[in-house]
Amino acid sequence: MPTIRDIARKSGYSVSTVSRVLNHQKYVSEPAKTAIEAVIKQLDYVPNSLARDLSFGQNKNIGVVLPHNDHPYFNQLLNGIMDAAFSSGYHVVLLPSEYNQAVELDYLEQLKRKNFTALIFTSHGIALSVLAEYTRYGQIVCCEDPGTHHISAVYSHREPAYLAAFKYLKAHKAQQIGLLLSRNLAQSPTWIAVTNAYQQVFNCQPDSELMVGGMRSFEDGYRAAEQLVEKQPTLACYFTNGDDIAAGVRQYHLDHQLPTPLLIGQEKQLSSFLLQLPTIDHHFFTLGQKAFEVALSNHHQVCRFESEFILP
Amino acid sequence: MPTIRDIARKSGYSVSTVSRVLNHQKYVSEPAKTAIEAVIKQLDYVPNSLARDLSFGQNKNIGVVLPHNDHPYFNQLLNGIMDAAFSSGYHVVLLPSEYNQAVELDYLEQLKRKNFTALIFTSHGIALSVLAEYTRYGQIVCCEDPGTHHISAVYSHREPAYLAAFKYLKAHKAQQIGLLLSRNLAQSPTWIAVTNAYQQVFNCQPDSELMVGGMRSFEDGYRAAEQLVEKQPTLACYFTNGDDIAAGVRQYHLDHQLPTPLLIGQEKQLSSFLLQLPTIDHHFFTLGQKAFEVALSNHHQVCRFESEFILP
DNA sequence: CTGAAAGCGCTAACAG
DNA sequence: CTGTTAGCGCTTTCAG
Repeated sequence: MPTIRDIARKSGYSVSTVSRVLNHQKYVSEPAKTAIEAVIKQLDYVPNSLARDLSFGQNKNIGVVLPHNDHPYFNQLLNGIMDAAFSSGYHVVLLPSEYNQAVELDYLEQLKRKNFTALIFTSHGIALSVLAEYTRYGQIVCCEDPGTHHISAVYSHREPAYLAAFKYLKAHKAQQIGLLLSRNLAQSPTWIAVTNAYQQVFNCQPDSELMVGGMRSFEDGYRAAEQLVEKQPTLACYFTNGDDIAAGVRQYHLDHQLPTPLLIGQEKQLSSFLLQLPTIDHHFFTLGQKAFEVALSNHHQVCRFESEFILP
Repeated sequence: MPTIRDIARKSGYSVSTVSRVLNHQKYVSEPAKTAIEAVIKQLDYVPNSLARDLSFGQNKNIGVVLPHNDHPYFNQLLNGIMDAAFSSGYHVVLLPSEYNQAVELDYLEQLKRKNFTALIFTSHGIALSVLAEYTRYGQIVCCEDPGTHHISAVYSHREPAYLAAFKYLKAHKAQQIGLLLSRNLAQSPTWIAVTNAYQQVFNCQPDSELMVGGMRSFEDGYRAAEQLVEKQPTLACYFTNGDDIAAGVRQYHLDHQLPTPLLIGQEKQLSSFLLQLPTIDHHFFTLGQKAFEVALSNHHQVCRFESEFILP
């Protein structure tokens, strides 16, 4: 592989002049430029990114930590991030975590080693206070309300949409509501927001017997319905964390000659459109794009988007 | 940020000795090691990856080119790659292509610039001969039969499973078969393999009126069924490129009071299990793991796996 | 077991 | 407009 020095030597110019034409800088004479470009082409030269990155002090990678990739939340967020990254010539490095704190800490250490320019946590097992400590080594963005922690964040404000959804269910005379949610941690922000909204609308805590966590797909929804109907044969209403999950529930009811239940999806996937379900749009794609933008900026900032309850 | 020099100075040892303890090499006295580690801890030092990579001549990133990420083929393959990469301390860089040849060429150029150690093409728009030219700059792995091209490959041999599937349909007295496939290019290897198998079993070309490409999801299947049934109201059998797609077709039939059609899925997703559909397992996760392994190896190799037709 | 010194390939003052 | 030179921070011979 030829180096910039080879180009300099062979073209009769210095490395700095070569560097200038490489980076399309001003102050290069036409003849110099022409001669150097000819040699570059002739020697099939391309600059070495590793050297460039070292010299510049950072590379063009941004790490995206995500627990897994089979829920639309992560997919849509990731797509938004990739879209923005692609436009800016940055690379997205996928960092799987499974919510493992040791793994997440290791990613933070890698940020410190300058393996990435910035880190986006789509979700996390580790404490926000730990993330905050590492912001000195590079921009860190999380995708939830950071509260009092000094961390940049891009997230959607869900409560109002949840409230609207439960009001809708109440207006439709829902008696018992199956709650199909994401993480199994009762402490997750989503879980809390949902139960709060439920509380406000129905003036009571949701029945924990009717709550199921860990929902990711059509199949999960199918199984959860099976499980809940066994406990509560008259169950006819579900609040779910994804349109596909809702579709799975519906399928279970269809397959077992039960009346189609009242359903609410989330993520505004195509299935809610096809099946004419109410859904909640958290704008994850947009969120992802914004998260990337914040990741590249140097100052602390918090952006909140509003979730939307959408009728079919 | 302290550098290795700071550690050397403060500990009273030389940079090379510090480097040795950093890399757990032999030939370091106990006292030296202890003293140096103390200073490292005290100064909160971590080595800079950019410098390390330049010195070593390569980084620990492998690029994965994929057209999009909403088909299980790519998801499962990617999961396999990530699983293997994670175990070896490598990073996976996501490279979206949309089958755009200019974009793919740019990724190859980035390989040349040493932005990645290796490149895996899960699919590609660019010619295999072009990929072959770039193998001189780093390992390149493709996920299909490379034919006579000198490119490492990891792929599944699909024809026998396709044959078995069509024989199954024939045995079940299928008259007309809707063919729901992936890419719209009639030239794609999959498309060719499917029509070949069809040809062998039925002694005729599949009806192009009943072929639809670009299938990625449940919804796509739903829509395709709608479209095909319009053309051919008696259509009662579908060969699909994914279990979810098959599930979508089934849903359409259910929603329109049509008898449940004879279906064949692919990818062995959970939906085929739940809906008791025959499916084809191409072992994509395993393929992904192997593709990564080959990407790290230095010699040319081609690994073929066998797809399996699976009855419910 | 330890250290000096020469790179890795590029960028960016700074002096002409 | 062009060239010299000093880094960026680490690894790795090669002598001690």
